[in-house]
Amino acid sequence: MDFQTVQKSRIQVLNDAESGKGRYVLYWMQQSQRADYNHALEYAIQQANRLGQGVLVAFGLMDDYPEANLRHYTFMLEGLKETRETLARRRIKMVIQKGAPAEVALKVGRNASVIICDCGYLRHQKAWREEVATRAGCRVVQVESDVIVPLRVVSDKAEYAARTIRPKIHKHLADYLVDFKPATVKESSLHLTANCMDIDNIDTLLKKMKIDRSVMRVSNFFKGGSSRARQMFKTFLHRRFERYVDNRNQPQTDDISHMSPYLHFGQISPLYLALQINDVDSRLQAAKDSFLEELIVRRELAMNFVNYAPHYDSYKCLPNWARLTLAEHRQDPREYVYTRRQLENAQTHDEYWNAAMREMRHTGFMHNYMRMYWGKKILEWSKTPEHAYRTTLAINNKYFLDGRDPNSYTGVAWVYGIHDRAWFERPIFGKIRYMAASGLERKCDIKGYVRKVDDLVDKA
DNA sequence: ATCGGCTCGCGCAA
DNA sequence: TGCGCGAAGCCGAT
Repeated sequence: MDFQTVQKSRIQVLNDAESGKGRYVLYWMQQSQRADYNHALEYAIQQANRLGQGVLVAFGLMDDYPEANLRHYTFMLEGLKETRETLARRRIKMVIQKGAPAEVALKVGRNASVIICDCGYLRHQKAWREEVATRAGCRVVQVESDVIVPLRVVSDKAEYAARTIRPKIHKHLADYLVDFKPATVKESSLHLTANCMDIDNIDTLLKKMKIDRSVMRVSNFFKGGSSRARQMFKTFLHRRFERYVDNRNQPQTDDISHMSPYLHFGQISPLYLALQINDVDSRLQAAKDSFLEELIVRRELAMNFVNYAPHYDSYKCLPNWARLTLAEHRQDPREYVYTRRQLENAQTHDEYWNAAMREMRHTGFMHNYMRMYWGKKILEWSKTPEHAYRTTLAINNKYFLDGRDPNSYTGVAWVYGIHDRAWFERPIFGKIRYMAASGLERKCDIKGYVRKVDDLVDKA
């Protein structure tokens, strides 16, 4: 059967400039920080082969990426180092330069025939692409490689809930959940000369960078890089996937994939993960369906949210019924009110919540089920819902390796009613869905979770 | 252990 | 226009 590795709907020309007059094809890598299952890279190779040129890859490294700190930079650089080495084995040169991504793309792309870029949906990522498209002397083409079904194919508006986007995604899955055949690189780019930062020694590089060092790096469990991601996913499939349906909401277990940090930095492809799941024996069909629902429907609902909701990082993004009901309960007395510092230091009266906060601080990760509880309680323990929302988002982005992800903005907003519905009215929350410690006790071994976090923190 | 009520609004059927 | 039903629930009645 004939199929295209890079479907036409993944490709979007961003300007009217001509292509073909330069010496190489530039792949400006920013979101999809990997050498495998990367549609943007693949398309760049195809274009380069057509022109008889090589592909040069460029990445712009900033000291002041919004809300990034030592923890995030360490993980990202571990991944970039491996990606650079993997590309070199394919005879593709990757240069990493200090500077704003758009500036680096324009500088390294000065002699390019065409600039290919990948696709993040946060405000600043869109602005970078806009700037490159406007100022570049050659054609700029964007290739979607971070979702299974391109956003515009699914919907042209902010979807109301998972149930409205689900059929729109499923309708197209057969066209996009297809195997990926990498093209052969015909012309090497290794001989091209371009400045590149030395990233072989990450510790040395990190010491030189003027970055926020307020958050420590994480233990080796979450080590950055595509090969580490694939290795962890393989372990998940072989040892834990058979328990995934039963245990995915059981935070005392580790029967989850732990892929979110790798997906956030584009170190692993969602298409690769989905294809791996497809290959699993159909006796585990329930687990397969459940995992693909998370990986595709809910993840791409988050992409849809940040792409189409202009205020995705503000309280204003909430639906009217949610803001209304929270406003009606603004004056309700709060039994507990904690400062941001008390929250960050895990100094509340609730040992389950404190355990979740400690998991986040020490590992850069939190079990999915606890993320919801964690967020709901900050709403309950803050002076106002607006203040709670801002605090939650700030702590989320500070400590999580996958902070500042579309899933972060969607997850935090979900706590306040987005993509959800009204429930029984109660103090503070109004009609926003409530979660209680008693629910954790009823549904899972929450004491076991606290013990698990104690062990993790001891080891860290 | 299990069930129904609580509550909003989208999207589809009619 | 009516109706079913939903991103992770709670609570009280049985």
